Amino acid sequence: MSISMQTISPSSRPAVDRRHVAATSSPLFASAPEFLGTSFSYGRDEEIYGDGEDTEFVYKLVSGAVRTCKITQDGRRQIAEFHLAGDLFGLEFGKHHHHSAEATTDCKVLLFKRRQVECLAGENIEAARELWLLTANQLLHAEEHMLLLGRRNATEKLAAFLLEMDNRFGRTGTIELPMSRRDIADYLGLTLETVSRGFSQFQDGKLIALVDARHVTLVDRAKLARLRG
Amino acid sequence: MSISMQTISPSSRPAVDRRHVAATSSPLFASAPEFLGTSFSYGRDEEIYGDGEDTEFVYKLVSGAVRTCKITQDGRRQIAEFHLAGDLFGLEFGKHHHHSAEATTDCKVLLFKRRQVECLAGENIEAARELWLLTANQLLHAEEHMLLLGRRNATEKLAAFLLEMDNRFGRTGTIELPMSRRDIADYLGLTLETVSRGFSQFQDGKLIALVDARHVTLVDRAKLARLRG
DNA sequence: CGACCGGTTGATTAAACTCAATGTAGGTGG
DNA sequence: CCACCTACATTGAGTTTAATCAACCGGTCG
Repeated sequence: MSISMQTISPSSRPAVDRRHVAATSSPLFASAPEFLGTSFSYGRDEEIYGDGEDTEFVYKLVSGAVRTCKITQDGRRQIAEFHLAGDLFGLEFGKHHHHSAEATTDCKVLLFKRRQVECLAGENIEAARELWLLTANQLLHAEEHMLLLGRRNATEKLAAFLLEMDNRFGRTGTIELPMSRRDIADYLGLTLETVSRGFSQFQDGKLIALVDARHVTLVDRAKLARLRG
Repeated sequence: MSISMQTISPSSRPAVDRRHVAATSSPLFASAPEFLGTSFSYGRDEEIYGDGEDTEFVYKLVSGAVRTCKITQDGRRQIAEFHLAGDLFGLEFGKHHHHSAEATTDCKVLLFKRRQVECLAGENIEAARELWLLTANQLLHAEEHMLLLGRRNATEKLAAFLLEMDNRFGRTGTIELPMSRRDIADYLGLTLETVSRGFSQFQDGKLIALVDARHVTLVDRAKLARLRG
């Protein structure tokens, strides 16, 4: 099923796959057990929504990974955030998205009508707070990330990235990276070559071990934390 | 009065200057005409609140300019945003500030008890929405700024900065910069020397005219916009 | 099998940083 | 009032970091 989804055009998104799933497990919509989401799948590199588009839906990521990014006219890209399973994304205060979202891996999402979410927030003050929390958490991350982008060097950026990913995957020490070197570079404000070189240096310095390009083991977390600053 | 205020320690902030001012003119608190703020002044470079501190107040800037920033352990600084007269700042979803705020110039603010703001938002859904809007607008700016920090070169950063400031001062074409070269550098992720050189180049290229270091006239806005990308 | 994609590595370049000197305006005190 | 001092800004010279350009490697897919 997910394969057939990859081939559809982004604009034809909504009307497919009517399999409804209860959203009661979501912290956001916990207050409305009757609230339902539509399941949907996206293939790798498929656009979920584009910068400037109307905000029809709010998305909850079930599996896979999603990047939200902005692109300059000449194609330079900055990834603001990676979303992993369980994350909500695509919520806007206004009518339009101010960044685009793309699948970094094949992924499954639940779609919630923005109008329904708004309605819920309009009558339920707890729900309204949860929407605010969601935006506040994104801002929290953005402020930390601005410091990284503006004031940290390549080594520090990479150490910070590895520790962030380790945290998000539950500090298991072994990370299965759901994104390419280019994605990492566009997240950290580097080139993919610099990312690759950095990983190699970390490996030479016994800070990490690369099982393969996508599987990293953090060998010396303390030293990584020191490098991050 | 403002002079005496500059000399007090940041921790003794609250209990001084009990002159209350109605906040009805504020779009945020328009729904609560009885809501009052306490006027207060800060001297240049004085800290208004520190990173990690409890969020006692929400601030409305009456005059002057404020920077919100994060600092690394070794003293590198990233300014997230400049706030100008009329702006609200210091609002957090959580209990603690996740950045510090400092006066870039002598400035006057109105302080609102966070508890009161929370209370208001707890019963008034419109007020709750306005808090969300405030955070959402900060996020909007942060996402744009991440693109600038991660993917734009010094020239583009400076052009973007000048156009942003021009916009915020009402597109008069002449800007009285309320911040130093170092502040600009820490906002754009550059050094102050690079900022200075950039301004000089813009002046040589007849894009801007520098009356003095703090007074810039935008001579060729179209070319600046092209440089920004 | 060959093409392609993603990743790694190497050589060179360029942009911005660092260090340093000089300039300038505002404030203070003799 | 002028001399001096300080803080901020500008400019220059040399260095460093990360970007660019390019080659190569290994797996996968048609």
